[in-house]
Amino acid sequence: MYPALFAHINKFIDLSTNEQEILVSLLKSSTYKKKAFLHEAGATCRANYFVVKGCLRLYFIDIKGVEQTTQFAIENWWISDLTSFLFQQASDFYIQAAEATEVIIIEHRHYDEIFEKIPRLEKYFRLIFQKLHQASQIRIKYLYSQTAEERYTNFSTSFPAFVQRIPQYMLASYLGFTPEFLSKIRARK
Amino acid sequence: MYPALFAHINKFIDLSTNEQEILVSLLKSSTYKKKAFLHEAGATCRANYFVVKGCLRLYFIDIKGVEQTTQFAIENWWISDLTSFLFQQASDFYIQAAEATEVIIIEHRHYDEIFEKIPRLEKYFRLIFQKLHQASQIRIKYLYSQTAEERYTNFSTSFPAFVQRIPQYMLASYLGFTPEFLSKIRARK
DNA sequence: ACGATTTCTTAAACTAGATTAAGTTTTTTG
DNA sequence: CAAAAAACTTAATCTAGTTTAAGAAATCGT
Repeated sequence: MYPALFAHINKFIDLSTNEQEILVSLLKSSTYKKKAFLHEAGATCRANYFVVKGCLRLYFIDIKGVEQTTQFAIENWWISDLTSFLFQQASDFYIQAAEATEVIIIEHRHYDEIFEKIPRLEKYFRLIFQKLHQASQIRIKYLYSQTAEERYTNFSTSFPAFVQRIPQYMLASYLGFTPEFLSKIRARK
Repeated sequence: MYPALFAHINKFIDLSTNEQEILVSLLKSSTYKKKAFLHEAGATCRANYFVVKGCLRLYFIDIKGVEQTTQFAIENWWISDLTSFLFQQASDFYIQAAEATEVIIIEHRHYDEIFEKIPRLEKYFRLIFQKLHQASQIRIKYLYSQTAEERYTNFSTSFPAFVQRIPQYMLASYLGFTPEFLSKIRARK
């Protein structure tokens, strides 16, 4: 399981065998069944999660009681409720396995420690957060410039395999509209 | 001008005098009049900008010819079209001074170099991008859960001073609605 | 394999916010 | 400081997407 993370890290930086050993000692790994929760609203988000295999989603329940999916993480992506994780405060979000999922976990109590003991990881996470921020800029641009139908068509064309992996209601929410409207869009084709 | 950046950097990491000198040699500073462009759509985004004083905005022009403001940067924030900046490809965005603005500039040709010569900066930018990603998660949550009026009320309460600094049409766009609708919201009070 | 649960579809009624257009106020600039 | 430009307001009309509700199809658990 850890080899998947090291393969990813090694795309960006070089870690010595010793550094890899230190890192493993500060990580945990776990597997979750489909629909299992890694974190629930009301609790403090204890960890940052790396997806080895599978898919996680970050969502909250809005004032009307409807689930709003705001982020997915597939293989080789990190996910967390950062506000809750960084400041160790109560979260409004759930993190749930959208498929059976293998993850590697950095708990908050070790988060500063990995950077103290392995300063090279600063670059790795600088690049991770840089990519996440870049992805956010693109996503906001789509949300602000495209209709619901355009976002769906565009996303389906860009990520056809991913669209097959998740229920339509999660995708509709992520793209900013209702499942009923997604059915209507699909019926138009 | 550089002291403002060093004060900010020093909140997160310690730089030696020597490292500060190296960094200065790789940066530029500049001032822009209100409405001046730091970067225009069609061009490749050449730099990452740190706001010392003033306010920048990132926006694009949508298919209907309407400006869509997707991001602001005030004092002590960095801004760029990351996709264009990182991959040195043509940009769809403009970066414009919303007020007379003093900036510090890292050009792309020096971006890798600052990390090679001053590895400690990896931590600084890891923290910068971490904060930007955290801010994005909060913003998406508001966009997905609040009405236009709620977003305006909430933003005005959280950042009353900032709201006074920018034209309403920029704020309306940033919050995801039209200037006409913002007028209507304001008239309701 | 089959009942239970989850997911998807359809369609009619509805609404938050957009559009259009004209007029007013504020700010900028020579 | 006056004219021009930029920003804001108002109101009527319109529409993309929501809501509600009920049924159909797919998937899951045992």
